[in-house]
Amino acid sequence: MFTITRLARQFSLSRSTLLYYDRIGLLRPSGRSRANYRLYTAADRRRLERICDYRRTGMALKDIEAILSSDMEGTATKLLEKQLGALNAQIALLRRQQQIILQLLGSGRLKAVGSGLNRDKWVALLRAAGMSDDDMMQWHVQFENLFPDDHQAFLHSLGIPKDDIAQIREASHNASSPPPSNPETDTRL
Amino acid sequence: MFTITRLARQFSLSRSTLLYYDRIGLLRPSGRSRANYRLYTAADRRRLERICDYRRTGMALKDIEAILSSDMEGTATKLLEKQLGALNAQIALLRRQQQIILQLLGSGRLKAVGSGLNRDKWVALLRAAGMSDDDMMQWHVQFENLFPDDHQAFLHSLGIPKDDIAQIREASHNASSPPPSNPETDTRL
DNA sequence: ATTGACCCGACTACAGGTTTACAGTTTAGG
DNA sequence: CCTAAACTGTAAACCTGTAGTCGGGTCAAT
Repeated sequence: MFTITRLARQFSLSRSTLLYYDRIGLLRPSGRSRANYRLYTAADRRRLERICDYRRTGMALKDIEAILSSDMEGTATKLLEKQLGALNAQIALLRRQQQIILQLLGSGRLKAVGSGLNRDKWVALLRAAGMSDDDMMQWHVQFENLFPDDHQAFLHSLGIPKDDIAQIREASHNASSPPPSNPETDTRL
Repeated sequence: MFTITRLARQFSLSRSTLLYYDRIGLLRPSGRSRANYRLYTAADRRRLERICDYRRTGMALKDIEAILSSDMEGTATKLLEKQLGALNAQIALLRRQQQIILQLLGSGRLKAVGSGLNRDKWVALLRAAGMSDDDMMQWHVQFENLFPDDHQAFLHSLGIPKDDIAQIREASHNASSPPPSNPETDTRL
């Protein structure tokens, strides 16, 4: 049994949002405490989880309710939900990358770019924008996948030696992150 | 020079939206006709293009204005914007896939799934949900990448012969995921 | 000069929240 | 036990971004 703020925090939502969901009947707490506090059960929590999954797709709340209230079962449904979640995860990843770009664009720190921007300064910039090492690797992977030529040119413009460039680009290929499955190395089949 | 509705249509926006952008100062037409009609120049159009690119990331309009009004130049900026656009396109692609899933989930047609669902019915289902042949290929690629085992099991459950399954999965691997592509379709968040 | 397709500004409505206001409740520390 | 902080409740106002409606003006072509 969770109180409203507790539950909200588990999903990084605000209390107000859950109040709202209660008001519109999308997620009603299964019980109330003696003092009339909302009490959410584990089942409620599960429902909220699905709500959030659907919400991430941009679906309207009333449509979500429609789907949820026509409680379907079946393999296909489960599969589709799984796929939906996976797509959500992938999108979230790309979104994070975008966030970083936006931070860079918004920070105004790019003014210094025309002048001597070298590898260290660039790394510092990305770090300041909240990038972890993993994020940076991801960045290179994306960059390499989307615009190999620009990637090359960019690395060169940072004054990074040829050999290092080749290495980074090589690594970017092997890591091929979000769509994994290099048939060579994929053991899952 | 474009009038307001003309320009709006080029970006699949409503006239109201551009009126709003004008009101808040995000996008002011560079001129007015004799009859006081708003007249947008090519430069205005370019600005709107950037606005839409940023908008697709979920950024608030005032933040977009902040970025746009600190008119930056430079290679890094251009590169970042390009990357941003590419991420937008990728996300749009994934979102289209999600839309299809949501349609399937919402159509209630899945109730029939427990019973005899075969290849033809499944294809008809997907087609009814607005999937083109390309979309279906993409679907297999995604499915194979994310859950190879489930993909196999699923194809098998449709009563598809072994050889055909192997072929589909093989194709899914070779196709990889599609590169840049055009940023045509999208909706808000 | 009428028709149809535009435009104007001003307004309303909507989703999906968020904020504010104010009162009652729980809980942790001293 | 007392008190302060941190919670809870309801209700209503507010916010952003967008779509739609209104009465009226404009314009090109027939």
